[in-house]
Amino acid sequence: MNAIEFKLRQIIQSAVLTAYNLELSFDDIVIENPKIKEHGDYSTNVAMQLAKQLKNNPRAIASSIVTEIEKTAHPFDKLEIAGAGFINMVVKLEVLTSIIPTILNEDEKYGLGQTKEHPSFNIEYVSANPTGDLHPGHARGAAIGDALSRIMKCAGYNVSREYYINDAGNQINNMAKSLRARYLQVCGLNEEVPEDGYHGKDLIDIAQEIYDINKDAYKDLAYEESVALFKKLGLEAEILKLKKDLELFRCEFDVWTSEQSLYDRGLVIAALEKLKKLGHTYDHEGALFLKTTDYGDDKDRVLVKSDGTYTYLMPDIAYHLDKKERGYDQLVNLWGADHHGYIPRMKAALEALDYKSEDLHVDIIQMARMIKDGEEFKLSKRTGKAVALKDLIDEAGVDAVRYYFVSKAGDTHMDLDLDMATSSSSENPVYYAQYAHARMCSILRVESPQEINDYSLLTHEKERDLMMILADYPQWIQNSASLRQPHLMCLYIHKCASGFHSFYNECSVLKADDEALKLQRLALTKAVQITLRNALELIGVSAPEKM
RNA sequence: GUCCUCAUAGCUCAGCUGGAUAGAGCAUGCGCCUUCUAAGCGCACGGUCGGGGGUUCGAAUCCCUCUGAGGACGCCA
Repeated sequence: MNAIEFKLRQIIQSAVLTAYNLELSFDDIVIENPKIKEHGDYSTNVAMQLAKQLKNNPRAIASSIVTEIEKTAHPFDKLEIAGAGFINMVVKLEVLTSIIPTILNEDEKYGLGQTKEHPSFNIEYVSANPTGDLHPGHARGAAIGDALSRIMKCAGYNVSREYYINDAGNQINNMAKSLRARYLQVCGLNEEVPEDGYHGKDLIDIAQEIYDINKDAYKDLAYEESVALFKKLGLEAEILKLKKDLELFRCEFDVWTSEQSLYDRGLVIAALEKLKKLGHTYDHEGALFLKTTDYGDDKDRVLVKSDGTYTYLMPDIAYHLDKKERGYDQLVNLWGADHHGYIPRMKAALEALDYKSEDLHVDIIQMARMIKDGEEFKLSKRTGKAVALKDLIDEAGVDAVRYYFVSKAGDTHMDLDLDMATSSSSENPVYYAQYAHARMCSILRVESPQEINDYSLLTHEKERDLMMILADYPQWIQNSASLRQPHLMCLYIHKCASGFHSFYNECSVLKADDEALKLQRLALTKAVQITLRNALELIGVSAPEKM
């Protein structure tokens, strides 16, 4: 809660205590910003909540609470009982203006929450297979995951960002075979990409690069040797490309974990042995099953196939075990919707390994359906028709793409009109916020704010609105982080920008009626600029000083 | 068939722990630049919150059910 709401809760808490000898916890006191101006700056519904418990009607309770508050030295200009029993509050101006010096002092630190070392969070996101370009579906997860990480860090959480590289398994062999075919094609040989291989253009490019460097040196290798080589070359190229694309998209990771390294370090065998030892596995028709049904899954899952190889699940279990053993308390995974059926078995596996399934949070990122020319545009790395994230960035820019994806909750189905997203930029909502920031900067370029301690002239309705929004910023960060809903930050950004545009239109800063008012508005403008800039930073969108 | 996620304005989406008259953007219509950036502001138009029950002072929000959309149900990854 913000500083003002904190104070209001204290006041209400003590009033209820005096009036009814009842101790309310802070969490039970709801303070809201009414949508309607006449309902004051803040309102609370405590009286209605207490009605049942006190066996009295809400308005009577509200009246007693107001009477108690009025006996004290309170910060209100007006207290009013309305509707079914709301208490509406209009706070004194100095309560609102106190936020300005706070922001100017804290500057880039405004909004930072108290550091919470525990629990520690591991946020795993994107984790796209290194078999082709990132497509817009990944971009949605990338934008949301990165913004969530930034927001949680800012809110004070201990966060580590992680990418799981699936560099072992069949899909990689398919990639290797496909790349090999492409290379041989470049060498002028008549070689077909396997039916179930990857047909994307990106492999042609990589094959060409390999050819440019090595010419046809790898042309006559024996099949096995050749596939192994192209597996290595392909992985190097694909992972490098992934890292570059993600960097371009301003997504950072603290840890990259390779699936292959789990095997190399013996972690897969270790995880398997642990499951066996704890008695959660059994043999059936030559395969080894994990009894996930013991923990709520609808059927048991194969860990080791009858041919002796592992299923995808096995290294993934080892990976999650590894994350827990590296000391993270809470594991957050951002998975595509096509993996949601996978959640029960992963949670079951954690339980089987004596960890709590509640410590694994899988947030599903729904598919982003691409629309082009009014028709759905299917994305497939294999058909080669996919729009790459890089194409999207080239067309629309990182800021616009990130804002677009972060501004919508991850769990809703979403349509992205490629024509719209890549068309004339002024239609894009991100510019609304950036433009507000640029406007502030252009004022602040003309005249710098001075240190003042009197803000008593900021009485305009738009000024009050703006200060309320500014005071609310830390709370939005906390909500956004604890609910793991980064799109709330976009709502805040829009609110903040809108508040400023509106103020800008009605209140002249540099040409204010008198010098004192000008200085106060300059300070307010600086405070908004700081807040908006900080907020944009949290979703990885730039705050330009000129546009 | 079983399970998961969703369904809010013409379109794309918000709606924070249940609150007062459900909000933005785009689209449409009308105003506002001799004044700090008009990528803006103001006003208007537009919704049985998919249908039906229930819970309660009060439901878009919670529960049940039906319908519809997408997804998952492999000894693929």
